[in-house]
Amino acid sequence: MPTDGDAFPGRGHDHGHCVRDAMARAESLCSLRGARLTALRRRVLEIVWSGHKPVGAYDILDVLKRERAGAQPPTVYRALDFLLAQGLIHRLESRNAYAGCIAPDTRHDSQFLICRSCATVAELDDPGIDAAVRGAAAGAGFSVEHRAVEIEGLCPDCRTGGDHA
Amino acid sequence: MPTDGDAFPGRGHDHGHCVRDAMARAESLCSLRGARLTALRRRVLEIVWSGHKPVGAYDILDVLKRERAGAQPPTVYRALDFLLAQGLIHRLESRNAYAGCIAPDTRHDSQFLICRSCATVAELDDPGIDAAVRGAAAGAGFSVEHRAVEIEGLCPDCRTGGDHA
DNA sequence: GGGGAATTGTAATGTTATATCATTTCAGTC
DNA sequence: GACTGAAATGATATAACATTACAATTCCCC
Ligand SMILES: [Zn+2]
Ligand SMILES: [Zn+2]
Ligand SMILES: [Zn+2]
Ligand SMILES: [Zn+2]
Repeated sequence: MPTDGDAFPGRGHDHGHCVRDAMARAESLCSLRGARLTALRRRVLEIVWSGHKPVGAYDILDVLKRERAGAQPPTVYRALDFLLAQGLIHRLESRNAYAGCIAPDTRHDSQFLICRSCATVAELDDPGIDAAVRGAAAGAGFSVEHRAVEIEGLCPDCRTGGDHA
Repeated sequence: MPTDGDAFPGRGHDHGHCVRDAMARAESLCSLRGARLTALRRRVLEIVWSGHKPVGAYDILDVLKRERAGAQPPTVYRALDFLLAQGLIHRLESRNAYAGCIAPDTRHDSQFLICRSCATVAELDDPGIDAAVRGAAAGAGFSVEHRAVEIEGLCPDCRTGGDHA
């Protein structure tokens, strides 16, 4: 009965659909909030969503530089700051990298499963983890503001297929 | 009935005792394992244990430079790698910094409560969090190798005392 | 189309971490 | 007590990640 197994995207899924969906949600959310999803910010979001692997700021910069003369680190970090503030992406602390949020409508700190072999990331919103964390913090007299839960290991594909680096 | 509240060190505790205890355990463990806790590594461990706040690699380097001419980044990072490998310290991913382990005898991934105001860190080993994480990962078909759980918020002291920056 | 805020451009710098090769130290051996 | 190979450290350079500061531009609202 367990084995939901839909947390990871799956090797041959229609990723174009992931991207279109993410972009459409972003447009709609920003429009609703009166936030300006400019061409630059939209493009950075697309780059983050180019796959289900964390993307580093300088990876984004490399892509941007091919498209806009004079892109610099602040160009990227400002766009990332906006996307983080709007909850459209998450920062993966253990990787110094960023990944698209799969449920940007409501603000949350998710949990992340990150594959050591292929880097694919699954975003979870597990109420059990959340409750356990809140309980432990309360027991210590600690008031929680932000949670970073990042689990490294092997994704379903890489467990079975061997370590296809 | 809850409120264990002993996770955080407490403002006026005997920190000399913390340090002496940590160093004695480190000596004993390394001796047992045939690992060489050299003068440099011992000193770096002491610096990490100078308080209950995360210490950055370059903070350590600053201290070392006053004591040894020619200390350089690799000097610090090699010592940190050794201490991490021996389980004597933990790396806090969300801070790019390091903290002494309170239970180095057995290898583990702890959970960390980090105060936004005073930076004090409490290390937890909460079986509930652990079980929740393992359960969620299993449900996704993911095999866990390393867990990073870092919770930011306000420690008991800073909640009551107001934000004494 | 003018004023003011938000966004982007541009240059420099700060912070964290690793690669590479030379040298020293140390335990075990002869 | 010198010899030797492995571990540890010294030393230089560079990579990777992120921020500060100020100028120029764009955009919204009037
Ligand atoms: Zn996809
Ligand atoms: Zn994988
Ligand atoms: Zn203490
Ligand atoms: Zn505090």
